[in-house]
Amino acid sequence: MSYKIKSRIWIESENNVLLGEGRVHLLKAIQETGSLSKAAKSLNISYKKAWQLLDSVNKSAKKPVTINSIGGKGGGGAELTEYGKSLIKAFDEINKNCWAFLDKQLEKIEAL
Amino acid sequence: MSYKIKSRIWIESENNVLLGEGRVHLLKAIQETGSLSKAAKSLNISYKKAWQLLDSVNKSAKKPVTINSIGGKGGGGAELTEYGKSLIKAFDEINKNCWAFLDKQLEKIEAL
DNA sequence: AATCGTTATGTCTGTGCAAATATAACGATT
DNA sequence: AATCGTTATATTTGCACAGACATAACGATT
Repeated sequence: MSYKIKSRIWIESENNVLLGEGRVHLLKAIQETGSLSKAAKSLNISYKKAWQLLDSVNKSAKKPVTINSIGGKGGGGAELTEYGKSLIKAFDEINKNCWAFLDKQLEKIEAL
Repeated sequence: MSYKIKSRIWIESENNVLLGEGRVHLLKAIQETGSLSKAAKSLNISYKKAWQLLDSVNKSAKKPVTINSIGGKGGGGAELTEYGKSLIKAFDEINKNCWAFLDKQLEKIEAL
């Protein structure tokens, strides 16, 4: 019976998007699968889209977020750097804090 | 040289969007112009889109947000109810508070 | 040097959504 | 009853963007 407040946050670097919910999902999937193509499959998005997202993330970040290798054993793969792992952890925390904050703020509207 | 954090918030009522930034802009324009069609023009959106937005807002809200009159002197018009005025004021406040909150949170990422 | 599964890109196609267009309905005023 | 500018809605058109498809590049392993 009552209103809900929702939010979407993202982090930009010089007008390019660095991180949003979709990109964080992708990074987590890479962490779990060890490969960009497997991550794309698990998220049900095309490999191309996944690659474009990851490329954009790495180009926007101050330090590398993933290390991608092509060729070699298994054909290659992708894995998160320590910086990448820290980023998604921090993003999740900020997101949770934001939800809690907004839920409190919503009372202002419920009271009307 | 540093990251920026951005956000978009919106309020839902039973899975329908009640208020977002675009809808608030529209309501403000209605307040200034006294008419939905003039508001649409001032925002450079089609009348149809403006009407759909306003219709959706009024259907989602607990109480009427605008009073629309058709026909009569001047052909009709639209104006905000007291509830509508309170809503956009509260939304703006929440939005500002959210920005300030997130800016502080961003420090967690800058520090990485 | 042949194989393999991946990363790294370009190209093409279709479709969903936005915008434009059209028009009905309305009621105070004259 | 004729006019007027608006609200209210349906229909058509256009275009950006996502997805499918294709293929090159790569290097460890055999």
